[in-house]
Amino acid sequence: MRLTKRKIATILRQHGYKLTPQRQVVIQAITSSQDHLTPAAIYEKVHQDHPNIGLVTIYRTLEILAELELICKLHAGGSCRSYTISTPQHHHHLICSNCGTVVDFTGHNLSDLEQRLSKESRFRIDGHLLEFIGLCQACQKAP
Amino acid sequence: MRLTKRKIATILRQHGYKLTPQRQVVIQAITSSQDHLTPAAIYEKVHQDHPNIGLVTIYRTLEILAELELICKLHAGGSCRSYTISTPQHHHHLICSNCGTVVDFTGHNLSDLEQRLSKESRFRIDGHLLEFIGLCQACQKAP
DNA sequence: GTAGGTGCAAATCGTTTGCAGTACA
DNA sequence: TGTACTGCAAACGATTTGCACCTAC
Repeated sequence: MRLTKRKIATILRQHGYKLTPQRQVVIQAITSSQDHLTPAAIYEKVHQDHPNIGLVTIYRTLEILAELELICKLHAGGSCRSYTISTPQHHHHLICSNCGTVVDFTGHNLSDLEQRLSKESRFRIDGHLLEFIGLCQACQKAP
Repeated sequence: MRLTKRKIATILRQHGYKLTPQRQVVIQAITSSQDHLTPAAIYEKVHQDHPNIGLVTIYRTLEILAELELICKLHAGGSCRSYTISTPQHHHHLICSNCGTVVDFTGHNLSDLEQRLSKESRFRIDGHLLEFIGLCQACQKAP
């Protein structure tokens, strides 16, 4: 289950950030989308209904949301600066290369591999980046 | 075993690209480094001995090398546009977050997971991105 | 009331492109 | 010799910063 608008608002406040209308609009734009969104895409989405919100605000809001891990940055789908709403637990992403839809998945445990790698390479492994890319069901059917 | 300077030169020629001194220098810079290098880092490295090589040439050379899959693009270590020399077979990377050293690893098979995911999500999965990040042995010892 | 947030414009950074001259095959 | 390559400068797009004003708490 993904984070809701309301939960994000609470977490923001808990960390001392103010809940301005602009931030609410940006959060709404992200939570209501299945896609991964670039700052420019969010700006466009938001700009229709709220023409006075600046691109700068989008950037600053995204920075905060990313810092609080409320959104995740994606790499595999074109832009290296696109975001999707996060889920509370550790997860990975499956991205449609055509429409940009992002599906979360969990349950795959990389710790066996991490241990093996750690032993062989003598690295202390701190994290990983795992994304799958493909075509979603709808886009497979489309011509 | 990583690609050598000589092999890269051969492959370049096989694909109809000319082997200019500038390209040789760029290739030398990449093959002689354990790190993942950004275009700017390569430029600096190269610029010391060859002050007349422009940054533009670096970009254009990197584009060709990436197209021929002689170098790999990395994401997990800061810049999303850093490259490391490739290995002939399919592999993944383990990156030191401190010094940037890149270690290749192979043998981990993601196809089980891919099949499971494909079944559950009804995606047709075309590829993946897997990188580990941590500290190499030398950097663990350093203060 | 005040610290933090916003919006504008300008600065900055990384990357790409046009073009005239140069050099590899 | 001809085509591809290079280097410069300029253009470009994305992101950041300075600053004056504004607003959520």
